[in-house]
Amino acid sequence: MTLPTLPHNADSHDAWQSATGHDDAPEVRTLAERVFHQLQSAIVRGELAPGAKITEPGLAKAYGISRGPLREAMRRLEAHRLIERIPHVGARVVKLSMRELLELFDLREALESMAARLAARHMTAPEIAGLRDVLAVHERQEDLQRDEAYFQREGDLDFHYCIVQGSHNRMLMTMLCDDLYYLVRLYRTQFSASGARPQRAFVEHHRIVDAIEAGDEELAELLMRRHVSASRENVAKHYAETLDEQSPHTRFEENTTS
Amino acid sequence: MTLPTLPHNADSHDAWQSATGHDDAPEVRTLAERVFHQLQSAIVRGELAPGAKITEPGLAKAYGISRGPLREAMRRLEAHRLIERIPHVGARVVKLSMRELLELFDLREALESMAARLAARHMTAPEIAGLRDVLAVHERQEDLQRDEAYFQREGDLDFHYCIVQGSHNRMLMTMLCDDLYYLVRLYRTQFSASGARPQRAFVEHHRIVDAIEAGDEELAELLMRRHVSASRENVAKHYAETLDEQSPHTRFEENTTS
DNA sequence: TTATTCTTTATTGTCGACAATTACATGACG
DNA sequence: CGTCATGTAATTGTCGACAATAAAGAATAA
Repeated sequence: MTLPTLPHNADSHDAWQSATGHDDAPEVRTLAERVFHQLQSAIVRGELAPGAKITEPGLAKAYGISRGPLREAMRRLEAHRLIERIPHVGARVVKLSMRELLELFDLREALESMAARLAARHMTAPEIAGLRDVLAVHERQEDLQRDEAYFQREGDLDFHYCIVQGSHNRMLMTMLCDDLYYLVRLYRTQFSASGARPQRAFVEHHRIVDAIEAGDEELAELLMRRHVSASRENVAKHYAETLDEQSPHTRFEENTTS
Repeated sequence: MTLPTLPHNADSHDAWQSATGHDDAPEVRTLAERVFHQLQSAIVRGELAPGAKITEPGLAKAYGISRGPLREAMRRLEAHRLIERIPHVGARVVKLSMRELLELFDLREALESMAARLAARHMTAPEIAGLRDVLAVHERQEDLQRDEAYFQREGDLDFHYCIVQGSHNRMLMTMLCDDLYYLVRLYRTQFSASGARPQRAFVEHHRIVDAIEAGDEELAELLMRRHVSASRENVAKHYAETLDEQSPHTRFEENTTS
C-alpha cells in the first residue's frame, strides 16, 4: 500500500464541505468536483502531508472512484498550485519554500491593498455592518480561547475574505479567494503557524474598516498594505533560521513526513 | 455537424506552437498538453469565436484524439479562464464583458506596478540590456509598418513580459504571464483592439526602463501604475458606447459570431 | 566491489464504451 | 392559441482495459 496519510474516513463525504466557514458550496454536481473539494480540504488541513507523493490508483481506490474523475480533480488542484505534476512521473503535494512564501506575501500586499481601495469605494452599508460583525465575533472568540490561535488565524482570513468580496471585482475575488488564500492556509499548517501578534492585527483590522467606512480609499489602501507587509515581516523574522532554501528544485523521491 | 469555426487545418499540428513569439515550449510531452496549447492559441487568436460553444466529441474528432485528453485540456483552459463550463451542460469560449475587461486592467495595475518595483530592485545588467533591445526592435518594427498595430500590441506585451520576468518573483510571473496576459490578448482580438496611442506608450516604456536601470523602485512602480492606468482609461473611453453590459450572466444558447 | 545493462514492475497516458443528465421536439390538453 | 407533458436525441460524466513511459531491481562484466 502506497497510500500516504489517508483522509481519516473515505466514505463520509458529508462532513467535509463547510469545515472552515468560508466555502463556495454549490458545485458538487459531479464526482470530480466533489473529489476536488475533498482533496483541497485534505491538503490545506495537512491531512495530505506537504511533499507527499500522490498516486492515481491509490487515491482512486481510497475515494472509491475511477481514475477519470480523479485525474480531472488533480488537474484542477495543479492549476490552483496545490499539487505539482511531472508528466509520466507523478504528482505530489506542494511544499512551500520560504522564498515562495515571501513571494506569496508580496502578491497579497499588491492585491489586497487594491482590494481595500476598491472596498472603500464600492462597499455598501450592510456589507460594512457584516464586516464589523465578523470582527466582533472574532474578538469574542479570542477572549474565550486566547491560546487556540488556529481558529483566530482562520478568522483573520475571514476578515480579508470580506474585504475582497467588498471590492466587487470578480476577477480579484477568484484570484485571491480561490487561489492564494488556499496557499496561505496551506502555509499555516505546513509551518504550523502559531500566529503571532493577534491583538496588533485586531487593531489594524479595525483601522482598516474605519477607513473603508469613511470612504477614504487612499488610507484604506495604505493601511492594508502596511498590515500585509507587517505580517510578511513577522513571518520572515520568525522563520529567519528556517531559511533552509531547500535546493531550488527539490528532488522527486519519496517523502512521507506526516 | 456542430463544429463552430474550426481551426483552419485540423491535422498540421506542427505549425501551431511558437506563433506569438513568447512561448514556454518545453511541455509537449503528452497529447493533453499539446491540445491545450493548440486550443489556447486558437482561442487567443480568435479562431475559436468568443462565446462559441465547445462540444467534446466535435473537438476530439477535429483534433484526432480521444475525449480523455481533450477533457483534461479543457479543464486547464477553464482554470485559465479561457473557457467557461457548466456541469452537464457544456463549455463555451469566454466572452469578456466591458466590466471584466476593466477589472482585468485593475489587476494589471496592481500586479505590474509591483512587478516594476521588484524589477528595479532585482533586475540584472544583462536583463536590462535585453529589455532595451526589445524596445529597439519594436521601435524599428513600428517604423516599418506603422499601421499594422497588431504586431505592435504583441510587442507591448513582450515589454511587460520582460518586466515581469525581471521581478524574479515566480508566482507573479506565472500569474501574469500564464493567466492574465492570455486574457489581454483575447481581449485584443475580441474587441479588435486597434491599439491607440503607440508613440505615447513608447516613451512611457522608455521612462520605465530608465527608472528600473536607475534602481529607483518608487519611480518605476509609479510610472508603471500610470502606464497601465492610462491604458485602461484609453480603453474605457474608446469603448464608452460599447458598454452594453450584456446581461450579467449571458444566456447559454448557441452563438456563432465568427 | 562497483558500474553498467537488461528485465521487471508499477504508474501514467490514452482509448472506446456505457450510464446519466440535459436540451429539444413533438404532441396532447386546457 | 398557449402551456404543459412526454419521448427522443445529443452531450456530458464515469468506468474499465490497453499501451507507453519511467523507475526500481537483478544479473553480468570489469
